[in-house]
Amino acid sequence: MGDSGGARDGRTRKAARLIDVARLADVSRATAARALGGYGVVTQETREKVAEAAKALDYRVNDLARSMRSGKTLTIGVVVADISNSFTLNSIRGIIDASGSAGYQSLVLNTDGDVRREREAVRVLREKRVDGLLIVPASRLDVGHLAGGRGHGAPVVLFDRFIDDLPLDSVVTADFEASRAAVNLFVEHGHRRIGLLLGTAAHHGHQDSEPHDTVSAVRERARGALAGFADAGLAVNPSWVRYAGSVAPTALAAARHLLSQSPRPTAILAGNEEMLLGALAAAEEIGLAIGRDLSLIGFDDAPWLAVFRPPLSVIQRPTYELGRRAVSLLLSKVGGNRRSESIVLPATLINRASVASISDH
Amino acid sequence: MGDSGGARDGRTRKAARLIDVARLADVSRATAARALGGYGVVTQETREKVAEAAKALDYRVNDLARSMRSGKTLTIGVVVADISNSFTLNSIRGIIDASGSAGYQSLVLNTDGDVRREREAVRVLREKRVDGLLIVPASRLDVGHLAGGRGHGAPVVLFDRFIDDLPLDSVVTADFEASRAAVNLFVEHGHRRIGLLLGTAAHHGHQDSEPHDTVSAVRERARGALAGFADAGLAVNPSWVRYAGSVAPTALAAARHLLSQSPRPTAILAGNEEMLLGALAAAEEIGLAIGRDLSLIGFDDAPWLAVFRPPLSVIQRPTYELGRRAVSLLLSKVGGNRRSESIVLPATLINRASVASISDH
DNA sequence: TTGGCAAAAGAGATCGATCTCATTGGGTGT
DNA sequence: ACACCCAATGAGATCGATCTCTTTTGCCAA
Repeated sequence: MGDSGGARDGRTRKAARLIDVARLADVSRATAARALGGYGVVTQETREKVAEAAKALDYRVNDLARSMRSGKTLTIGVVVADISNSFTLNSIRGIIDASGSAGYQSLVLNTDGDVRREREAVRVLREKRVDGLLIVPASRLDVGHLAGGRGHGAPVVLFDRFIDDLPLDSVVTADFEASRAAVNLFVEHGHRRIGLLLGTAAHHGHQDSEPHDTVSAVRERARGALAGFADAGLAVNPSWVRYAGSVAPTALAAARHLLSQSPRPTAILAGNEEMLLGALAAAEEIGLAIGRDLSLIGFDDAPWLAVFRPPLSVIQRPTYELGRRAVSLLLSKVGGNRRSESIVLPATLINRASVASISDH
Repeated sequence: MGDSGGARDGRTRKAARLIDVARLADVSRATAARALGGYGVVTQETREKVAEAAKALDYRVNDLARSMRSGKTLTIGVVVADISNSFTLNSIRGIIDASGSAGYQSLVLNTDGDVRREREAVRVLREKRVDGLLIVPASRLDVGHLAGGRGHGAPVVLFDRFIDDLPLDSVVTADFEASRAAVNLFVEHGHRRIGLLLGTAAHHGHQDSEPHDTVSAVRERARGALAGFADAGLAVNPSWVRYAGSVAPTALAAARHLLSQSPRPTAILAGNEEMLLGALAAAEEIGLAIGRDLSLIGFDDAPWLAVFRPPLSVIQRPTYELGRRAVSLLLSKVGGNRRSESIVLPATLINRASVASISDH
């Protein structure tokens, strides 16, 4: 009320600082900090006095100042190539939950698979002095920004994808084995013309050969499928293999291309959700019934698969758990653990009803 | 190499600070700052000398210190109730793009519709001194944390939901009108038994009356539907109205409940993606064909709808644009604009093939 | 009464970048 | 030759919380 116009009248002027609380409680900053921070020795009476003042001024610590002093931000940066697919989304849930219960905030940035944005994101996060970085790298080759420069010690853990020549810790799925198992399943059902629809960075078009810069997850899936072909003594037919940017129109175009071959594949392994959607759309266009005229296996389970008919067979990855493991590994490194580690979790092939048996071969 | 063990040998010890750059370039901190920051007056020669030193030491500014000094973090906080649905996801895209091109980072936190987590998220973001907050509030009643306390001036813009008694700016969809239009469409096709499946906070069960704490978006949709009933002179049948927590099992249970009424509704308006999935699953269980035995309209378009058969009619909200507008409004307030504003964007009813005509009534 | 000692509280430095306000220097005009 | 001015740079303060290192206070025993 009768505040005589000091700099901070506690009304709406400025946020209260520790020193304002100290003044109101008539103690020093050090004492106020002790009382609020619950360390050192403070009288019960003083503690209450300070608490009261803090409440009266609606005091909130300035985390910037605190981080500055402590050198820790209790924040990890998460850089993902694509937030919108089910895999990433669930993983992020795991990441947020795990980091949250360890007292860390997560700063999630999306790059849409663009290395430039990724570089920028990493720079910003390092400038914000995050304590650690979890990265789904967009590129296999352009990786200079991943390993922190001199002294930029914030540890890095790669998520879902590893980089061959970079000794960075990673948490990934056993994509090779999953892909191979899918092909094996097709083969067991009599398929010998098996198509591969592999999703790459969104800005790519579609083509039959592996793009120069393909991330490990996609490579592993391609290699796994090839291993599956080899298991069955099948030769690879390049016109049944398609790499496509992970965006609806491109996926559709690539799927159309696959299905317009003659002979056309009788089965398709779709490398991600977009590819699966593209394959479904293209199949429908030319009147192929899934699970009868065309067999299909996709990567990653999604909510809508529960209502899609026929029920689609998919490779289910332990998304949430991957996220948790990645955080746990990252935080152990934040804590000083120097041991390098690469975690690989297995995927599960869930065969529902989109793989048909072929009698004649 | 022959570094004589100073505190910072530039190898892997500590991140270089401005003062390290200044020392190496043999200038003062002030000059180094000027050279790097591109302000004030500096000789071309000095500028290069400093740039060289910065590069040699791999210098990165410490954003904490900078923000501390400037009082700005160039960061906005985004608190959403549920990242995983298509609506939020697309909106976040719009938010990130818009804020990014205005030079702001976005800090996205997810609350899963839990007010406690929301309060915590807002507290953390305020402590991190974000310049503004974009919030999808989880509750209509527990809102004390939304209006920043005294002096915590970071402006707040509500997203997708408004709070009746709180004079906060908001950016929302015309849910009332959209919902009414959907009901009108049902009515035009001869439907007189119209079910409502409204999604609420994830932790709720399902019930026929409006939960005490229902966010504006859901309320508006309910009211809009009721208005649609009134337009047609239809009475409300409470057993055709179901409020359900937005999580798969609950949505399914609620949908089952709706469809087990007798007489059962011939049309259902599903309040969000989960409700739509629940309705589809429940309809399939009892062998109702969508677009023939049961008509259906959902809220929000999603990628999988492109391949679902029959094509489902949905209310499409301008998700991306909503995000952009919200950021633009928020940043104008960050910039000092005091004018209060509420933006309402219209939704579009896309009628595909899930609304059947009923001949007899 | 006074020494001694522990409990409680205060003073001041620190984190790193930025910015205001000097200060230095070289040059020019008369 | 001297004053003056401007370009270029440096010194030091500032942002706010924390923490170490004093300093003060209070209490008890001798």
